[in-house]
Amino acid sequence: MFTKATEYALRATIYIAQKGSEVAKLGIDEIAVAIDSPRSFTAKILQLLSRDNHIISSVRGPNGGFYLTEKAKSLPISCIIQAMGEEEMLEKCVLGLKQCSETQPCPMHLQFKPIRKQLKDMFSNKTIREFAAEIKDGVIFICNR
Amino acid sequence: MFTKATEYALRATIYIAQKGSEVAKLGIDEIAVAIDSPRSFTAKILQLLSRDNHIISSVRGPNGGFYLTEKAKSLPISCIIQAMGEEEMLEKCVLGLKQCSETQPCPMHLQFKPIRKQLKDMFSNKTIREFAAEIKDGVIFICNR
DNA sequence: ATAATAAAGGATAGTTTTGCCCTTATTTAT
DNA sequence: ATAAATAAGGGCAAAACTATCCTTTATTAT
Repeated sequence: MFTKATEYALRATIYIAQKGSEVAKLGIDEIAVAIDSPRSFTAKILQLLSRDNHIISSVRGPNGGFYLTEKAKSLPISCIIQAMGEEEMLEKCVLGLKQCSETQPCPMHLQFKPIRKQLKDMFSNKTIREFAAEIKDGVIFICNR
Repeated sequence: MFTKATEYALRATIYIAQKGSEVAKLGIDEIAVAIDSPRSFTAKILQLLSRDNHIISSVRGPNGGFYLTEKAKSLPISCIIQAMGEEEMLEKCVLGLKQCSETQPCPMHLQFKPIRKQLKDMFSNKTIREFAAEIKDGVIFICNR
């Protein structure tokens, strides 16, 4: 569904939103272990999400690390998908046809239409905070510890 | 959603099912132009679908080409996805977590569950014939000619 | 000030996917 | 039989994606 990079981006962001805060930032080592992702690759992704997209906040030096502001936690999950450059996934024709549209639909267009809508709703109506919160509610998990 | 290879596989198969027959086989050149795909790459894919998976039939030599038997047209679209090795797409955790399951769901698991079901239904309940047929019914298209 | 810590950034390597070319094998038509 | 047509198949190149390593910069604590 998503690339590895986007999967790591989603996992890392949700994990940081849940476990971190401005006064308890999380280091890249902890994050990578927790979400089971390659350390340096994940670092690059977090860099992108903080430098270019301001979804994640970061501070260097001792006691530095990553965290999300309360404002950032209110962003919809689709922001992360967008930041990773995969927003077209939610628009693209299932068969990859450029010309596919409402007026010139591919054979799967109609069938897929309601599914696409639900996908879009799921990603744009739910915030990072909401997905992070679910982890705390007992059963739901995201990490290794 | 799918890889390029699978997109081409789906487009080519649906196109062949619609335009070809045992007595009017389609050549790789026509197919590639019609579905707007790279010729040789598409040839490899058709080879895979015919040699290993018996979804497409092929004959060499003059008047040779590709076609689908009536039996093959009755196969569900999921057969093509499976043949291309992407069947896990319909099972995999959205966040790519190996441990994600009903009893240990990731934060997106519950939200995504009904969507996954609809995707699975769409691909396993509709046949190649049905998708090919829709093309003929006026509006719906798949090709460049 | 200095040293230690942790992210930022650059370079590069490995892997997979996508795409192309050329030769070979098979079938048909003459 | 021979030639022509057409898929099969091998090899390789380009691009994208994934991953690692090392150096630099910023921050904090002493």
